[in-house]
Amino acid sequence: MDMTSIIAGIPLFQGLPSKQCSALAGIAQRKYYSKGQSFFSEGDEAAGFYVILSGKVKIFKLSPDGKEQIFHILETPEPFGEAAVFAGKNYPASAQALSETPVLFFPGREFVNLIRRDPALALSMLGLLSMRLRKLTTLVENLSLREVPGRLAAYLLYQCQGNAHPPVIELDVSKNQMASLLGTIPETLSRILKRMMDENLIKADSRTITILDQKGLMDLAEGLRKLG
Amino acid sequence: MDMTSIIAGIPLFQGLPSKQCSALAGIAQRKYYSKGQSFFSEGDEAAGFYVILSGKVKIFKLSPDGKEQIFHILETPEPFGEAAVFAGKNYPASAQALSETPVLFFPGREFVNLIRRDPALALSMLGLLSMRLRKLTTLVENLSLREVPGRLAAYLLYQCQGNAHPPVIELDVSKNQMASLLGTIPETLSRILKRMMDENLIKADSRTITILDQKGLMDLAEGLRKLG
DNA sequence: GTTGCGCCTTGACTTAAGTCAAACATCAGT
DNA sequence: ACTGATGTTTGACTTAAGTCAAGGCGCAAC
Repeated sequence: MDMTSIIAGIPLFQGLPSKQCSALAGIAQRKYYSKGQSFFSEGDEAAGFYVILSGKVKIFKLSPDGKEQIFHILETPEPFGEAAVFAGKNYPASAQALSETPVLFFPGREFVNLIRRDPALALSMLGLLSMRLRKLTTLVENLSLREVPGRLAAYLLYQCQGNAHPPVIELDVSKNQMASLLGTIPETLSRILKRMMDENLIKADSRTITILDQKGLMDLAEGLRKLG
Repeated sequence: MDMTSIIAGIPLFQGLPSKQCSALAGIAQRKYYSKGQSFFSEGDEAAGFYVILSGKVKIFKLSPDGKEQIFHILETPEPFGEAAVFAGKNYPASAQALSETPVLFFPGREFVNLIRRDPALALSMLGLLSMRLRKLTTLVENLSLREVPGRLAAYLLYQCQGNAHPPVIELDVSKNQMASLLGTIPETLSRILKRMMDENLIKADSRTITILDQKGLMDLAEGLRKLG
């Protein structure tokens, strides 16, 4: 598939005239990252941003003593690293491939030049950044205003949107990663999953979680209920 | 002072041709909020955004059981509520005046129309959202990867940038608000301030904090050191 | 002044969640 | 099938920080 068609298929660039898509194709570079490989690290100078063509990427920070907080786990066809392009400067967090991950790379300077000529593109980016802000806001809310069982309940309900009946979640990440995404550690996650099973809120085997009591999880997320 | 000059003086709109400033003046509305008054609450439909002309505003969320997390405390001439304008939808958090606060209000729909015609304005907004994202990222980092003494140390150092010698911080918010901004409660904040004083890291009276040992605070913020 | 109301501090106690350590499961590569 | 590396669970323990309750401080209003 040629570059222009790929770009036209990315939601972020939806609705752009094909002339703009060609212009984007002109600056985009295909790159391949393998599992575990780093796109950039916190503090690196921001050269541009990426769009995932396939695979999974985590955005995270490490504390000095090694604890990891994952901010997002992103999949096809989501972009990442955009914010740093407009704030100038450097990346505020690190990005690493969780699998084989082909991406498109857009150099910041050239991309900004394109935006200068195309307000529709600018509005797409504004929408994207706003969504990111919203997601981060709920992450802060989770970390600060909910305890771990509440966070987990909210996470499970969120993952479930769509797969209505039966509400089954295929874990696409390891429980280690999931713990880090929830701002906790694997041991705690494991214990809380067990407590949820004890109370018949969920059923879990190694790779899937089934929601048995949606209402119960919602109450937990809202802090109206506590685990025994 | 007339509307156009006010707008030309807002950093967010810096560098815009005066024609654009007039256009902005055409859609802006002056409004006045008194201490404690709410601009909007989490979940309200997003009608537009605000720019503070004077005074202070807090952006925050409440948990079901009443705990507050402050996201930002904003002052002249910072904007707020912008993200919701571009994501459509509703405000993800609440905003309330901490003092007498005259503002400019920009209706979302009209503002987006202006952006469509002026990429420079779009780039300003992109820069602004990116900065916000960056700030929220460090908030997450603080909540998740640092304990309260570390957060407080980082906060004090941050507040101090500029007032080089002597490094004195005038508290512009109550310690209650400060606790909520740090993701903790007044009792804990009070205790930790005391421990910092015991170790001669800071000197604090009711309304000011003086940094005595900058290096020590940095070590604390980096997790290299613990309070006794 | 004195009353009252937020704000701030202090102490005793509780609790959620992290640490450490061990055992076990799972999976890929040899 | 064995090996080693990761991922997962469990138990016993520690600890940071929250809760509850009481008392003091400071400021504004009467």
